[in-house]
Amino acid sequence: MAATMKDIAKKTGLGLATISSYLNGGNVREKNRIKIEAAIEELHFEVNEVARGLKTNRTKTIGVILPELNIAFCTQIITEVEDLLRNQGYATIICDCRSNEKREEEAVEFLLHRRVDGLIIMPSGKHGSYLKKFISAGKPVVLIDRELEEIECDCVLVDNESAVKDAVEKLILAGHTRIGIIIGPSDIYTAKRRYTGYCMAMEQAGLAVEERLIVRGDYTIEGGAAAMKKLVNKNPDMTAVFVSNCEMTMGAIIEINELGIKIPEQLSFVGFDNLEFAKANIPKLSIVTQPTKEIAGQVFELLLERLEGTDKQKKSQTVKLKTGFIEGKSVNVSGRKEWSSIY
Amino acid sequence: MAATMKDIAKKTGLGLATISSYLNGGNVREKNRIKIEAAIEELHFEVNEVARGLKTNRTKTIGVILPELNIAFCTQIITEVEDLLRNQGYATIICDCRSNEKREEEAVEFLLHRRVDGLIIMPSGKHGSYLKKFISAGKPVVLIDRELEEIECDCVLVDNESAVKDAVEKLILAGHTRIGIIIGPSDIYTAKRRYTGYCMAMEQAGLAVEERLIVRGDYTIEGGAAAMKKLVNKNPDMTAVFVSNCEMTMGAIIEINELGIKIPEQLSFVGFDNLEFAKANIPKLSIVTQPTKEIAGQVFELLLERLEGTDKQKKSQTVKLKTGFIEGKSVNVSGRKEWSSIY
DNA sequence: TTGAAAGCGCTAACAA
DNA sequence: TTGTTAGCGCTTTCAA
Repeated sequence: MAATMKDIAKKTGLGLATISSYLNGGNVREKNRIKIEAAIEELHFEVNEVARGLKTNRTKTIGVILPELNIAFCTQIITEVEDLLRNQGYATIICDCRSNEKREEEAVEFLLHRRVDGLIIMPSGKHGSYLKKFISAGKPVVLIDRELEEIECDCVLVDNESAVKDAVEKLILAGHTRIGIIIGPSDIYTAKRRYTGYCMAMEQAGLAVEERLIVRGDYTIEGGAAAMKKLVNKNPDMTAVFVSNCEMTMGAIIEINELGIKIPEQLSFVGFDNLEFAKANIPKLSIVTQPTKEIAGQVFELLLERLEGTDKQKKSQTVKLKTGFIEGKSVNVSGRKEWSSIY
Repeated sequence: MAATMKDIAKKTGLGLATISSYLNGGNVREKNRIKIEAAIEELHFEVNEVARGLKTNRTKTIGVILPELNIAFCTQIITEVEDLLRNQGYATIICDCRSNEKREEEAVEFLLHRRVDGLIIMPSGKHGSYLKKFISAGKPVVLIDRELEEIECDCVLVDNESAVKDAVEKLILAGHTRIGIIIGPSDIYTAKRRYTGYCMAMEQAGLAVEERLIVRGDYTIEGGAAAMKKLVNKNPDMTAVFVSNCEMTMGAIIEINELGIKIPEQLSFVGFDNLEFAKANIPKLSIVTQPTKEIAGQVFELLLERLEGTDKQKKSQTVKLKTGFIEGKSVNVSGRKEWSSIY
């Protein structure tokens, strides 16, 4: 059985309050400090955070709810947030919901029972009604990568419209006019914004947004491959394509290879957020990148401010970060060449 | 403030023990059950797992210590284990140690304070002395992917020797004799075993294990690229290469592309455990695969048995799983062609 | 600065 | 089956 504060008190002949004070950085007489330290050493005493949590009503634990732990975007952010939090003494309980809304709701419930002090969530569903219980308990919630209409809380996003708009503009500048896009499910926040970005770029360039050039995937590798296939079948005259998420970028490339289409000679390509893969591919892919480390830093800061900051009534904020762009060799700069003419 | 059992007791006029019994699946008179359920509903009561944990001395929480959360092998296992554990009511606290032994030790300490019921760890360091505290507290520890000499606990591994031996044999059967290998750091368990597998295959085929054909990387993408460069520089006559982990496989491919070497015409290639990437590459890569889902299942079962099983004194076991192999197009079947003759 | 004592929300032993 | 009660290990008044 592990030693308790009581044991330390007995050993040193001091009271519990003194031990507690010592453990929490209070003032203790020098000679008592020495006695306490000796006793702690001797008895291998370790604070019981569970008991402390019960008493203080703060578990120093943060719940993290993710759609998929397997998605690089998620792990990159979480690995960083976890590190920052642990440095502050917070543990993170991660729940992977397999992009399933019901599981997400269960996870919230699960974490509520555990009395986590706060929640970081990248929601799968469109409404977040089950988060209300959390918020009304006065516990901070930080949303990553999506906004939720009914929920009033802090939020860290990237500027999805601009990201896609800029990327598509690069294709337009390279002379492309028939630019396909593989976008995500219509009910997902990021997919909507990215789609908007595409439309903005096309319209500003005086190009029509044609239905046939738009195919939806489900943000998975397989979905990206299937969408690419559809896109190619429907558009023999397409000269460029933009893929709007990391997994689908990979899937699209697999399919392009399968079909024997040459990048960039037959098709110019811009992908999303899969840096290592983009570098490893032949040719290197041009991609939009997301500032995962910065996102993590912002999430951490917003959360910590709510957890330990002074101004508890602070209005909730939304932080919007800029994306990056890595130039590869997957965009044909002339771009005038018709795919069908090579085909 | 959240409702407590006391509130339910007051509301229903019942005693605490009755409520507790109800909550823990004990027998309660039908009409009391109804009263309790009504009260729970009305007061939005939720069990406080923290208090329960303090009382029962079981937190229903498992600590997970990983070298890198960003490594696909780790996330694939963890996402699965987390799911299985949560279904049993266990939360998982994940600690990413950035492959740093000191951080790993800190994580053990951190989790000890949190009174986790058990530990799943993929150790970075070679000795695990800091795990002893855990084990002597009577808490189960399950090791993934490595054995630790001084530590007596359950362990789930893959058969690294055979995995590599079989892969290298395929290269030998294809006619290759000068086969390079990129292996991991000499102090890492898996690297040692994989190296042994390479040596076994070569020796059994009557081929000399030449120092110049062996380069060490650090299990990272960059390390894989650097190692590949060295290997090529030192061995203009090498016709095939085996890369012994997932990240280095990617790095090696990046470097091979950089150098303009053609797979499989100039160099046959077998990589490790990066299925999606292997499929996306041109040509598709032949790779050794690891049964991550099975590993996760075994880890879960071993842990649960210790946690809730009857035979507490059960001797610790080591489970060794078989790896797979996916045939790609990256091995030149003739193999007799000398690289230098094309070069 | 220190000690005594109450109590966080729950479980479990015992009694009824 | 149910109620009473002690106590898990800690923090936090309040007094000294």
